[in-house]
Amino acid sequence: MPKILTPGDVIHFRQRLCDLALAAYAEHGIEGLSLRGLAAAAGCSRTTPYRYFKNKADILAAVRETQFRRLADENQTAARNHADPEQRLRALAQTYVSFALDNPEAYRVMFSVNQHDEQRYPELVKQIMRAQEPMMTAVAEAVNNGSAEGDPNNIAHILWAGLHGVISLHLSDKLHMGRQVHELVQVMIRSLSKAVATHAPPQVAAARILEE
Amino acid sequence: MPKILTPGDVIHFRQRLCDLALAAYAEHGIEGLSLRGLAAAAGCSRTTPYRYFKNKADILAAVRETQFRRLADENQTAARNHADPEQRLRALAQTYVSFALDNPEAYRVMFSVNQHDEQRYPELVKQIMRAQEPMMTAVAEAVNNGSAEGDPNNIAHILWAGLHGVISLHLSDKLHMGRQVHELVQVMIRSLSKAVATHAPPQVAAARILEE
DNA sequence: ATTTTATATTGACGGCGTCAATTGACAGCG
DNA sequence: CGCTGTCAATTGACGCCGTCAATATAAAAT
Repeated sequence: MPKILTPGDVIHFRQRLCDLALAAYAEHGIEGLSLRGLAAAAGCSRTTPYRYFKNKADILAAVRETQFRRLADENQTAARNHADPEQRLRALAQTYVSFALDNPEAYRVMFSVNQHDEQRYPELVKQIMRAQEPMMTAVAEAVNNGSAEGDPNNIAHILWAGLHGVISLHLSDKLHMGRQVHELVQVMIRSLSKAVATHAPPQVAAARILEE
Repeated sequence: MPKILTPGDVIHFRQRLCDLALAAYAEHGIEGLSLRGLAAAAGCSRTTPYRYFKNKADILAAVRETQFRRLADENQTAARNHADPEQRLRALAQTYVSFALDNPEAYRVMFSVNQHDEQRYPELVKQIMRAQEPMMTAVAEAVNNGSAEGDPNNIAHILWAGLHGVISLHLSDKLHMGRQVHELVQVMIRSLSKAVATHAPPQVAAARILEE
């Protein structure tokens, strides 16, 4: 065993433990996620993780951070492919839904309602904000160019909440629709788009842009 | 100590334990909810609850059942006060939001994303359906009388998901808006109402009714 | 009064999170 | 090369936890 831990080693071990934690959570649920089992899966002793994390809550926070970073990356990539704010919003919505449905356990961990102040984990907060940012600016641009109207912050939150609501109900098994969730998601997207879109026909919207 | 437990005794003890469980959950979170602590709070021995519940998961299910029953009752009461489907829908939405924001811990327990098949608790499933029912029929009536259009099931789920999304994000501390949640909820309600409402002006809607 | 039976309690087991004390191995120095 | 200081990793221990088996207790039935 080496003596000095390079920063790379630390990051690597932390990441490895986060991955194992998510896998264990996916397999046995939150109750079946134990530090001891995690250590066993990592092939180290029970207390070794304590050199890399303060405690169990810290590990969970790191897992959430990891997954929010992944979501943020995917959102960023999706946003880059669409210059038009409206198209970008649709792409972002699609990305979000796919992320959630393709990684349900990750999504569960990210939004599990545990009242632990997550403000106490600044890096986690940063990644959460980073994940939101593409949607926020897309909405702001859509409002600016007249294709949507209302308070950008409210609109962005409404869109997010709409998607999250469907996904969350689905993941907590309240909807009883199998793959049909996708259909419901599309209905939600269409509904909120319609509600948020400018009332005036497109030409008028274009004219509004020229006015400024 | 009596020998024969009347059904009333059983129900009473079960209810008492559910209340204590919810209180403990509210105070110390899900991690701080222990069967032993619960028994201590109830003033009985550690294993006495096992005569009334199969195990810890059973108790949590009973707590959820209790709270869903409460919500169902409130929804039913609210629905009775409004004959007009649209007004009734608004009242139901308001009731739902108030229930969630006034009893955040209850709401958390009810929708915590734990993949334990809750299908295994038929009475819980029944109360969940009972809580949904007023909204479902109100939507169905609104569609029938022409003030809304679309698949009633989809519409009801969309409305529910919209409210749940805002509340859920708020309760998982992702929104960072204090009392302003209410404003966001109103925006959500207005948005979904607009999206779901019939496009044609009211007279036309009335005419449509007459056509049938 | 004695037996039966439903209820409550205690004992015990393995697993958990976590801290303190201990071991082990490498780095730098002579 | 061998010593020594230092950091990483392990083991030991403590008090919790959920749960089952065995036991005690007290009311009901006889």
